[in-house]
Amino acid sequence: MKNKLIAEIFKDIAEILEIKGENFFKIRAYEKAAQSIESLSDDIEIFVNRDTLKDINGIGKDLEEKIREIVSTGKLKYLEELKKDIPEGLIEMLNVPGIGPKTAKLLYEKLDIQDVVMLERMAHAGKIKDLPGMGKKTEENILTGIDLFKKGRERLDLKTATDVAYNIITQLKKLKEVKNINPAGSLRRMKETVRDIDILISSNKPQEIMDAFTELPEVKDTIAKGLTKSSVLTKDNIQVDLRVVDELSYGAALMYFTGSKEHNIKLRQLAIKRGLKLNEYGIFKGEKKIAGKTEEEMYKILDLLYIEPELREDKGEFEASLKDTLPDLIKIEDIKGDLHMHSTWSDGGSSIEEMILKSRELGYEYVAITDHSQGLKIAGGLNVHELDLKRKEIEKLNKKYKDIKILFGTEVDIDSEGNLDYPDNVLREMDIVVAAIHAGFKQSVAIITKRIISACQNKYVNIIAHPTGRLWGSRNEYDIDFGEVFKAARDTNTALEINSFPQRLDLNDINTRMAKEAGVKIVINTDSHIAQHLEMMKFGVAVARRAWLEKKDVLNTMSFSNLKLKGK
DNA sequence: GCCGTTTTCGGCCCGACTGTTTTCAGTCG
Repeated sequence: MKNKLIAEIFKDIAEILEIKGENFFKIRAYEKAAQSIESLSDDIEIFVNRDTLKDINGIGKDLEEKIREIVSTGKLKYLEELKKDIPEGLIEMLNVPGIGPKTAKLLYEKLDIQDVVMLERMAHAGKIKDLPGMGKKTEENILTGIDLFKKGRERLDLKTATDVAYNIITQLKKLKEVKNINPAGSLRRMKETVRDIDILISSNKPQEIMDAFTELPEVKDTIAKGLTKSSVLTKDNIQVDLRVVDELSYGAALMYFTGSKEHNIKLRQLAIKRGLKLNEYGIFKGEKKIAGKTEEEMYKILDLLYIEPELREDKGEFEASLKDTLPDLIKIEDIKGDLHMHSTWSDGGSSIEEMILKSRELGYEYVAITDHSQGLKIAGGLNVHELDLKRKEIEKLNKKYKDIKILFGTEVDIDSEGNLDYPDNVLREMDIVVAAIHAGFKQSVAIITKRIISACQNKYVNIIAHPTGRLWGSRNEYDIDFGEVFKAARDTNTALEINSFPQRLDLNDINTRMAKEAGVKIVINTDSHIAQHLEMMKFGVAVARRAWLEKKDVLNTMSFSNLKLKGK
């Protein structure tokens, strides 16, 4: 599967061409092609073999050749050549806020600055302010940008972003000048990580709002302040952008600031085709505004059905909207139970009863208590004797709480050879079996794939948990052959998990969508280790929505009587 | 570099804010 590699190569090319000052539209062509290939749900080699590369949006004669070269050799001569002209550090410099291709080029040509380290040194030495078009203020901004770059190289996880955004929204909501307020940007699209936080307000008193915003107690620095747009940096170095528009433009602005960029470009192209102009204030026919108050009317004028924010990535939502085949996305209320959680029996921090009380609060019909298995000593895995005691406790609780069904389960370890950590006669006695990999992450694709497939083939395994093992910020996902895993999961009626933990979100949106298309059943779990964690379910549901999942695609939207777990 | 129900050549999304400029380029989203 070389889709990702090709997309990365095209993106690198685009960045180098930017610095070289190449034709803007040529650069866009590479970016667009990268985006197209990234969002393909099939292996690019299928297109190569069928000779249908040109059917992919944004791929013409030239890029077709380049794709063929990458698929057969694993690299691209053109990129290798380009890299000779431009030091690698220069590309990294583009990630410093305030440094764009033109500035990077200028700094490289005039001062031979080749990376962020040199950039910082020159700025400190006061060498930059004397360059043409630069000045004292720019030099200071570059230094601030470098600080941001160093601290903020990582993106925020969805939970942190949600917490920060709603804290600010709650405070601003109290202002009487605020009419409407919403999160926008990638947070509203519920991307798994968010770089900065966008908030949109409608009001006819923007000055008061901007003043209040920049004076919030969380704010450390004001980066920009105007009447329609202000940006601040919080004490935790999180950038928050606030836009204020009048009420008649709120829908247009919400649409525009929600993005994605690719979705917006497509919207504007559709407007142009109809002889209209679309911007953040509305849709215009000549001088006359014909829509703008709500997103719904904006889409309607473009002959589109309303598109949910999570789908706005230009990954097929326009075509589906035109054909009326948009999915009826799963909602948090559809979730009837959580099938992966821990208790004090293994490495959890809450008792089974505490987990049950919280689950009842969330309105669940059933839950599964799936503590670790015996081999996972570090996580307090249960031996067979302890399993018996735990089962008795669950039986007791099932009698005490008649309104929720408590399943006796385990998260059984898949060892480095692909064997399960309990024998079949133990697994057979469980109400539900979740299997997962906890070690051997560095094995080859073939071996890890085989381990997962053999777990699927066990007739008592119902779910594969966190299938790619990534822990955002500390561990990359391990490579698996998704095609093979999906096939095995589908054929053995094994569900693949979306783990709702903000550091996991595994499967991610792209893999989940591929799994759905391959006919695999998905289950959304929290993997909670304390009762509070059960609330993370909304983040897993967000991944599912971004993956176009409907209620029927997800195992734990079924009522208990319809669960139909294999081996039971 | 791609693409075509105005076009196989000449287009390719749009506007706010900043800083260094006397009218605008660069960056960002």
